[in-house]
Amino acid sequence: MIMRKRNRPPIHPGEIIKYDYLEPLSLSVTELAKHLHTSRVTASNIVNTHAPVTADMALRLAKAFNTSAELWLGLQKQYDLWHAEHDSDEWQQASILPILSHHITPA
Amino acid sequence: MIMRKRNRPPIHPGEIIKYDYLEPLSLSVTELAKHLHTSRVTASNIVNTHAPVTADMALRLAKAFNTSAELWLGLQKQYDLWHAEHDSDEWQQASILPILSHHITPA
DNA sequence: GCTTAGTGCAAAGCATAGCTTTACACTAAG
DNA sequence: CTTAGTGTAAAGCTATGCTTTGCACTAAGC
Repeated sequence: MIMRKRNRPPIHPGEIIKYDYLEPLSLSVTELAKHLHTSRVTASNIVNTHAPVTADMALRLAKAFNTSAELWLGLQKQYDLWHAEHDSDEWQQASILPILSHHITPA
Repeated sequence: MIMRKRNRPPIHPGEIIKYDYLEPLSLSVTELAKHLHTSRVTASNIVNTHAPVTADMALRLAKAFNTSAELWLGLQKQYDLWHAEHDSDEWQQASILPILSHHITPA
């Protein structure tokens, strides 16, 4: 499987919601919140990429937009991965080496 | 894309670690923990499916086992989704309906 | 037998995440 | 001006994810 390394942050699921669903459907954030049975603040935070799409929320989005929950959580996963790799303490990751066959600690 | 609904919980990434990596490599949980620069308890919890593979941990596993972080986080994602769908308050999800074209609240 | 390495698991502490309600200031439309 | 919608902040709450410590168990070595 070809895996090209991203040099830019993957899109946040909130952007998809905004541009691919809310705008075409001329659906407001407030209406979205009601539909998802969540608070307006939470809906707004997701749409504005300030809050993540959790597994639970992915299921709700899937029902609301008749899509798959995998889609939404997959987008979030890519987003999380990228930021975990870039925003965090990089020294930590750098110090992890591949485990080879000679992993046994030589006494 | 064919999407078959699972009737059983997806495998936890910890099981993959255990059977596909630790055992073949005869690598101990303690050694794994050291390699990942995490505590033995955390490593044990993951291997025994009691703790999730986070984005950060997925990156470490990827480095250690020379795999992709997407693999590990993807497994976790499937696991989370399934449990969010089954373990939780199902009434909540059931009440969410597809947003149709006539989403405008009729006054 | 005894010791040593490894194990799972529980407990406690701590920081962060994710959600809630409330509130405020802003825009756009009637 | 009023009304609906908005973004964002603040505070509170619960749940997560990680840590260290501790304990009881197993298996392997002598």
